[in-house]
Amino acid sequence: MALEHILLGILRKPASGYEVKAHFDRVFRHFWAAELSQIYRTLRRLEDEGLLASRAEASAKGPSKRVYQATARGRQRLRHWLTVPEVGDERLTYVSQVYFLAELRDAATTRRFMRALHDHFAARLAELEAIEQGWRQDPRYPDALPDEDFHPQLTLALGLRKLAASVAWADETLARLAARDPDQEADRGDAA
Amino acid sequence: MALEHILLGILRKPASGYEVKAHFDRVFRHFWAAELSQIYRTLRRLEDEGLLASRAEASAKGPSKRVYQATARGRQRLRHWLTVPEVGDERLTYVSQVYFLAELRDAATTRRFMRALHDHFAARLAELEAIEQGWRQDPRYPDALPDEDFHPQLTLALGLRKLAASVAWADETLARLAARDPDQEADRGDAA
DNA sequence: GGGGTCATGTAATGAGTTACATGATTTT
DNA sequence: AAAATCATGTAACTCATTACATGACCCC
Repeated sequence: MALEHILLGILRKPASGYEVKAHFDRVFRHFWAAELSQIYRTLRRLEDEGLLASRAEASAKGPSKRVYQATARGRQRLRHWLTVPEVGDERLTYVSQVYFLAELRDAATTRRFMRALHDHFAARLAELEAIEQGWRQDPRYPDALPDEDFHPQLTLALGLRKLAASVAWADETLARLAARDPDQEADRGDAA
Repeated sequence: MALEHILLGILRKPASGYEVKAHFDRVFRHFWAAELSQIYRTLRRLEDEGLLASRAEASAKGPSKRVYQATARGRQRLRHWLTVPEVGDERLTYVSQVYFLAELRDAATTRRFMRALHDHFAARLAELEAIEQGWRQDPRYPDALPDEDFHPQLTLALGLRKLAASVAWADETLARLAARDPDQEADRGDAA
């Protein structure tokens, strides 16, 4: 169960459920997603199990909030989870789609599909490159960073490599499709 | 809902639930996983919805089986699903682990973690390369393949690229970790 | 007769999403 | 006065896993 451990990781520093959700949307989004409703439920369960502690706290704006933080046992649990990598099966819907794409028997739609995939990967790659640009302001980037920043940087490096691979694959695939179907009508928006 | 559509894709040709499961374990495993119990349930639901039809059939060995096949509406549903790529959020547990790995404050365990990741990616890459070796026997490989094989080959090509990227990242990361922690005790099994 | 594989399912549980409900405070 | 943001939650549902239950047929 990854969500539970990610929460323990985030809550090494105190935060409310709402703030945790913002954290997900900002950084974890790139490799994990979570809805508020589930965050709240998991937070409470973790507190029941003694892995988190909470206190009510006034908010700068809006209603008062419940601020959670990992307990000693919570941090111990986190460290234990970090000892052996969890690489369960990925579930990539779009790969299944590509697998069956011949069923369309329609070169134009196939091409549109692949172009949409390409653009999606390229946009995500651009996002990560922008994040990297920000990090580069730090003269210690990347190998003189302190551990707390170095490890997150590793996840960025992996994302950059994998997305670059995906973009390259999509480019190559579009070229291969064009070679297989020479009399394509281009459909680049600028009409036939 | 990808499982439902993958089932419709597989069942362009008739097969029993058990045979579908074998298909998953052989080819879909690389980008989608499914348990037998869920396959059976989904199969029945799809039949209730008129997207699959089934008939009982004697088996060569073992008890009689229920053989499913996509109906015209089922194939129509499949084709519709193929028109726009579904790229939901990935959930990669190990990336979250890498993100928090500094929490261990233990260079040896961190190194072991990264080496295990490396070996996992390398093993999966080797699997895909073996599959590719088999395909290469076909003189039409890769660009003269008929559409039904060309599209599956595209998924193989993507897997190869992404796994190569992951292996390269793990290699680089191990080197960077070594550079950060010069007096490591190597722990390669051959003692200190 | 025991183990493997073929074959189909049910029940309980867990993980995650979507929809709904409520309300304060701040900005426009 | 309305919209955005801050803030917490419940309920219903869907998707998936794990454990269990059953039984035929084949080979050793």
